[in-house]
Amino acid sequence: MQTFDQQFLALRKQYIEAQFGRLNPMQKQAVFHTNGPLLILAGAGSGKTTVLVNRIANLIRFGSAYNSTWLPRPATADDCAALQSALQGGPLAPGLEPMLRDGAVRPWNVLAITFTNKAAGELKERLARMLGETMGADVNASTFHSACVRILRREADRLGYPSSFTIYDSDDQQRAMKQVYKDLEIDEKFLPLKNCLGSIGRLKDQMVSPADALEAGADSRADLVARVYEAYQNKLKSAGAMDFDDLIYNTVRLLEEVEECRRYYRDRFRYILVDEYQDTSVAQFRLVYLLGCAHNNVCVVGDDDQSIYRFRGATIENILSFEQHFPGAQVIRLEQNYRSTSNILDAANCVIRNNRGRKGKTLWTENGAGAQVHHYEADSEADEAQHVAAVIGKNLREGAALRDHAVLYRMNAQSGPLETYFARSGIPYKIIGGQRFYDRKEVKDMLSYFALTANGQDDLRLRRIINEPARKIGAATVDKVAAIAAARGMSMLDVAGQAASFAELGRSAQPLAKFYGIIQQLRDLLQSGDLGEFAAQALDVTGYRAMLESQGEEGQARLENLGQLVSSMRTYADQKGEEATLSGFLEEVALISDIDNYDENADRVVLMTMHAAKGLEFPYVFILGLEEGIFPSELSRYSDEDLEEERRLCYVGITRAKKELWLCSSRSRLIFGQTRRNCPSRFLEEIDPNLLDEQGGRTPAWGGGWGQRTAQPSAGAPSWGAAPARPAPGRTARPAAWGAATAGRPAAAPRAAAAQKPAARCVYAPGDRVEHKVWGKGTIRKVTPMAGDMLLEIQFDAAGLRKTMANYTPITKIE
DNA sequence: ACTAGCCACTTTTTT
DNA sequence: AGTGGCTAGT
Repeated sequence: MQTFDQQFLALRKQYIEAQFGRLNPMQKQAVFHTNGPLLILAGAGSGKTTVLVNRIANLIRFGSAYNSTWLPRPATADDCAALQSALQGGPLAPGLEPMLRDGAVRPWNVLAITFTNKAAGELKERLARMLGETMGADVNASTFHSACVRILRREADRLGYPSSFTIYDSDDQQRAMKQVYKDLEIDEKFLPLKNCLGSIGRLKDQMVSPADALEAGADSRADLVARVYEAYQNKLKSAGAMDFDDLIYNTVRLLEEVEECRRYYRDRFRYILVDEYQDTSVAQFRLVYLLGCAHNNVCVVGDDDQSIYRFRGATIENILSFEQHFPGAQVIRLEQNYRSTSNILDAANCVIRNNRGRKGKTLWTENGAGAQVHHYEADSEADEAQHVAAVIGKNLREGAALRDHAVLYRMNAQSGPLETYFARSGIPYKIIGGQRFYDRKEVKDMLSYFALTANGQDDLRLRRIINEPARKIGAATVDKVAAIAAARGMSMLDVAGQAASFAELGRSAQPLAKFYGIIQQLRDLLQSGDLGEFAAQALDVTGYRAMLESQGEEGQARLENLGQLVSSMRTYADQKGEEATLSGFLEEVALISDIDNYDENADRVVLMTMHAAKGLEFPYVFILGLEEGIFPSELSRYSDEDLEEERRLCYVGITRAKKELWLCSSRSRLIFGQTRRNCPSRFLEEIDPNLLDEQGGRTPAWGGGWGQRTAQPSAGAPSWGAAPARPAPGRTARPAAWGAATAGRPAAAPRAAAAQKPAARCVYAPGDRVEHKVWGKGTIRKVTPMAGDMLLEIQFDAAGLRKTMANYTPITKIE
């Protein structure tokens, strides 16, 4: 009888292991670790998401059975035979399930914190696939901010907030701060507003209250900031609003101060997992600790080399001292990289090893060496963009998909030239970041109406829209209303509601009452109709539609944006069904970031900052602007700490690439309205030259330089030419179709002149029918040879007449 | 109260 | 370079 137990246990182990695919020994350890604190140091591309998902799935399905010898009852020969057959691919007998578990965890007792909403969604999706729809849905997976909002909505009254509190974004923060500056008579020149908001944010990240800050006040600036902090906080409180930092700060305070809550949520979240732990703040650590220190089942995953959010309060300390905070923590390192070629990985290692104070780890891979890392030195930002477009065009013709390409840069402002060239070449692209849809003025105005409908205390949102569209309520009137509200402890909306009873409002009372009537009407609409209907009606009730309709073309465009807002409200209402609330929608809007909407299945080139690219991977990656003053950024150049953060950012950027990586720098760059000449980035110099394939006119010793491109009519297609190309030392022959973008290279020019015959597949003639990825089918009208390329004028059936360069355009000939 | 025109400022990175 | 906020004029 004992013998069957032994046999069954061995089979059970095999069976459980088989459920999680191929794992290396370290990954296996992490997945089957169940109780107690765990720190996973996971290098880039080491399969940590898979580990995370599998670890949760194992907890829920098998508990600690993998490492345990416990059985609910003695095993029989039949049990062994049944499990054996399941192992060989047969179905699992239902009676066996209990025999495979030891203390399985219920899904709703698991809290998984990810960095983006998108990552949370993907985690749940993968869990649903492994465990079944309901089980997957029951796991709590969200960002810190979303998790906190959910808690705060339930418990808001304990902190003196309405449960429909408004979430302020950075624009709202600035407006609120402007008011505070006015009240306290502070000059913005004396204490820059954004600067001050930043300082207050850092204080909140460290759980410093206004009172603490007032007490600490190290110098006169800190003292002033503390006073502003206090006033700002009061302003938000009376508006029933929280900013992003408050969401975390207030949740921590709630758990610290209210024992009942602490007990409830500790019991609720018995297993906690935190991804991207290197980017957590002190406040976020406190939250994890408050929830996790009792049951001690805290698993964090991070990589100190990928810490890139120190600027917004993240401390690398959290990772470095995890073992002190959670005694007995097991530490597992995942150092095998499954993502990149060894050339790419080596380049990343070259860069990051220049940082001091690392936990220290070396990524390695069994993937092949792959192509060299390309470095292209451009003449200008336009040349850089053109080169990117040309390489993408070439890759497309060789069968790559648009979505395989990502273009990464340091600042959003760098996307401009790329847009120009991509649009010109008809390369479909998607920009992540920059101005969000919900940040557009008209959208924010409409959202302010919604917020005021949900939360009448929100004076800030009221100020924004009380005279938008114009209602003859001027600044003077608004100030009077604010004064009355302050004196009587009322909200501005309520003052407007009783405007007639305040003599000092005089003739303004009427428009004020009318405004109040509009909000009343919105409230009624909200009560009676569904959310989608409410949103649609709101456009009319507020007079916003009428205003835009009178504004011609631009108003029309804005109206379309509002149409989009209405339809996103409809979508939300349909998705949530009964649970849909206005506050819920507003919250989603406030917390959703651009990257959350990124759809990797849409076939487009994606453009974003390296920050936004964290956690993503692409076969082909371009990193632009590797110049001193751009990357590393001007502002980081004089502080070693900031420089190291830039270097980590570079490491993150490089390790996004799977197959090929292009690093670009430019000798001159037009940015912020100024042309600047920058040296190549130190990060480029740090990479072993043997790993690099140099392109672009690095040393224009002869014949190089500007104007070359147009001066060499058939500079393209050199390697099709008669002369077998002998690559210049330190360079690799570049593929033919890169055409004009690389024509300025000294080595290319003489050979190019000899090369004449373009490849047959590239010949287009007027009358040819072609198909374009975006513009659809069309007929070629005119062909003008140009710099080894051809300028095509194509009459598209649907998209009209377009001019485009043949080599940069995703077109194919059709019959 | 509204409009036009001017000036200043922005730009690191984001939930 | 472009945008947004502010002032002065109507």
